[in-house]
Amino acid sequence: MIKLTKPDGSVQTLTGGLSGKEVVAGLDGALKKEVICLKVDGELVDLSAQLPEEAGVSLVLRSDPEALVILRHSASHIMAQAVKKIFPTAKLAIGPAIENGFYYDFDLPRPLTPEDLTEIEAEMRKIVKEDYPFTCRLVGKEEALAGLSAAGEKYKVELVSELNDGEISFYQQGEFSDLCRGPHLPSTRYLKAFKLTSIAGAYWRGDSSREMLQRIYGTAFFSKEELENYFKFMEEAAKRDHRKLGRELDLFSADEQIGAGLILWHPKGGRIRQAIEDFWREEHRKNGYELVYTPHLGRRSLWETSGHLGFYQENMYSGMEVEGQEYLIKPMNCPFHIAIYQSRSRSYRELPFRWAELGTVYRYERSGVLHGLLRVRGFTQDDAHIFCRPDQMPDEIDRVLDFCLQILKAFGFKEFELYLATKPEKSVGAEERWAAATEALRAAIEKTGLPYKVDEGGGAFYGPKIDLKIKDALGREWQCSTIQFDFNEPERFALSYKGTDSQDHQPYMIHRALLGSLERFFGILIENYEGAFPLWLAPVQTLVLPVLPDNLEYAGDVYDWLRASGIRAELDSRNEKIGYRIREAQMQKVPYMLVVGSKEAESGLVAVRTRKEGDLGAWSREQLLARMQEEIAQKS
RNA sequence: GCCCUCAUAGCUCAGUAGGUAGAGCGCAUCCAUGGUAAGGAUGAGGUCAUCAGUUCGAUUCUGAUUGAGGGCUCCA
Repeated sequence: MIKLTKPDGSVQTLTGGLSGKEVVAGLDGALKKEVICLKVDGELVDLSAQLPEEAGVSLVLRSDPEALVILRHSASHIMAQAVKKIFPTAKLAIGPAIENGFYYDFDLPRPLTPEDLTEIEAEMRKIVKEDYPFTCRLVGKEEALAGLSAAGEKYKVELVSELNDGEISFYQQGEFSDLCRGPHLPSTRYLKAFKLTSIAGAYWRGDSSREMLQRIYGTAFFSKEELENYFKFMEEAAKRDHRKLGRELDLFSADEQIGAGLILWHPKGGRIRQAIEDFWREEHRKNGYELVYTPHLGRRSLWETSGHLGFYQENMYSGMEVEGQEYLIKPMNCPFHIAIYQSRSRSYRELPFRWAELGTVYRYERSGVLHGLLRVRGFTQDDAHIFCRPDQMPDEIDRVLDFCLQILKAFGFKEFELYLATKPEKSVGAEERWAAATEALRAAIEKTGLPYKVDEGGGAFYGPKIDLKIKDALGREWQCSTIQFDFNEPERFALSYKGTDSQDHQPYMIHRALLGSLERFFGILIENYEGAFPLWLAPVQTLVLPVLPDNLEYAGDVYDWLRASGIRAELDSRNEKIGYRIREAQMQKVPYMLVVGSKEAESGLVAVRTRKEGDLGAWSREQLLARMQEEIAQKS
C-alpha cells in the first residue's frame, strides 16, 4: 500500500508497485504539471523510479525549495551535455547545484571565452527543446569503472573507485550519460529559464596541488520572471558595492604605490571611523573594559613563545633586523596583552581583566584573495582579551555575547546566526577545560534564544569558539564577531594568578572581536546602507546651502552655530545654482540640507530638506537641532 | 599562490587593421544672480600601468612585472 499525501493535506491510498509516473498520472491536470519528483519515506526520488510496495509518498512541486535544487542540478547535466557536444574530448569532473545556481567543472583542451558560453547556452536550448527524459540506470562498480576508463573520464573513475556501493547510478538524457546520485527533472523540457554567468578556475577537489579545471557557473529558475528577479538582485548588490561607493563618496582608496590590501581612509571615511570608534570606546568603558595600547612589532622570541611562528608563520611578514635582533610585525594583539598581564604577579582578587584595543595588525594574505575593504593585509581589529578565573568564566561568556549583540544592533543589524565550533581532532588543552568552555558557550548562546548551528570539530586547535554572522539589508550574511577560548597561549606563557590557596592557577583566556576589523566592518556598513549612512555615522551630517552669494553671511552664521552645537556641518558656497548643489548633496547622500536665502536671513529660520523626505519647509534652528540630536541619539 | 579576464585624462568609457589619442562627467577661468536633483562659454589635464623585446617606428604585437576584477584554496 502506498499512502500519498497531497499538497492540500489529503491522503490517498494507492496499490503498491507503481512507478512514480503512474502515481502522477492519477492526479488532476493542474497539479500534474507542478510535480518535479517524489519524496518516498523522506527520500527524493525521480518520477521514473519504481516505488516499493509499502511507502509514504509526497509530491515535490515546482514551488518547493528542493525542486529548485533538482532543476539546477539537472541544468548542470544539460550544460555538460552541451559542452561534450562542442568539446568531445572534454573530461567531466563534478557539477552540483549551489546556493544561487549551479556549476560544472571540466578539463578542456583550451581556455573558454565568454563567446563559448553563448554557444553552450544555444546548445543547451536545443537539448531542452528535444525534451529528452532523464533516465536512471544502475551499473555494477566494475562495469562502471571499465566504461569510464574506456571513455577517458579519469575524474569520474577517481570518484567511482571511492564509492562503496555495489551498484552505481548513471543518469542519461539523450546521448549523454553521467555518474550521478540524482534525482533529476522528468525531462529536459522543464529547464525554461537559465543563464550561464561566468567562467572560473577551480582545483580538482579543491586541492591546490591538483589539476586546475575550468568551472562554468550558471543559474536556473522555473520561470523567466524569477530569473529576471535574480539578475535584478545582482544589480542591486552591484549598486551597493563598497569599492564603487568608496570612490564616489570619497571614503577610502588603495594605492598601487603603497601596496595591495593596504587601505587609505580619506577624511570622510575617517569621520565615519571616528564615530564608530567613539561609540565603541564609550560602550567598552560602560561595560567594564579597560583600553590598552600596544606596539606594532615585537622580537622574534615573543612569537616563538606564543607559538605564532609555528602555526601562523605563513600569514606573517618576514622580520626586520635591529641591532642584531629580529623583530616581526604583529598579526595579532594577544601576546602583547599577555605581556601586560605578566608585567607583575596577579591575584585571584583582581580577576577578571577585560582589556580592549583597537589594534592594527598585518597579515600576509595571498594576492588572489584581496578584495576591497573586505579582505586586506593591514587592518585594525576591535580586539579584547578577557582573563578570568574558572568560576567567573560562564558569566564572562554571557556578558561578552550580550555585549556583542548590543553593539551590532546599534548598527542596525537585527538578524543573527550563531555557530558554535567545538573541539577538533588535533587540539591542545585539558579535556575538562574544553568541556567547561564549550558548555559555557552553548549555555550563553541558548540564553539569547537566537538560532545556532554546531560546527562539530570546527574549533581552532587551541579552543572552542562562537562565530556570529549578521544579515545585511539584502539578506547577505557576513561574519564579523568571534568569541574564542585560548588554551594554548596561557600554557606557553605560563600565565598564572595566586588563588585563595596561595597556589598558582592558570586563568582562562578569551579572545574576542565584535566588529571584527574596522576595515571589513566599514565595507559591510557601506554596502548595508548603500552609502546612505544614518545621521550618527554620516560624514557630512548637514550641508548649508546659501541660495545666492548675498546670503553667505547668514549661511556662515548657521554653519558656525551647527559646528558649535557638535554637528558635522559643511558650507557649500560655490557659485553654482541651488538646484545643482542640491542635486550633488543628494547624490553624496547628505542627510540634511539647509537652504538659506533672503527669506531665512530675515526670519532667522532655515529651510530644511532631508535626503529621504525632501523639502520640509522653514524650521527654527532649535527645532532642527532637537530633531537631529534625537536622531543621532537613536542611531536611526 | 593557482586559472581566466582586464589596465587609455580625477571618474565612466570610445579609439588607433603599428605612424605618439578622443567624448561625457569632474576641474579651472569668465559670463549668468539663479529658491529644492544638472544655466552657458572658454580652457587646462594623458610617457595610453611599469620594464624589456620585435619593428624604420609600439598606446596598439610578444614577454615579464605591478595592480585590479571573477573564481579556487584560505580567512577578520
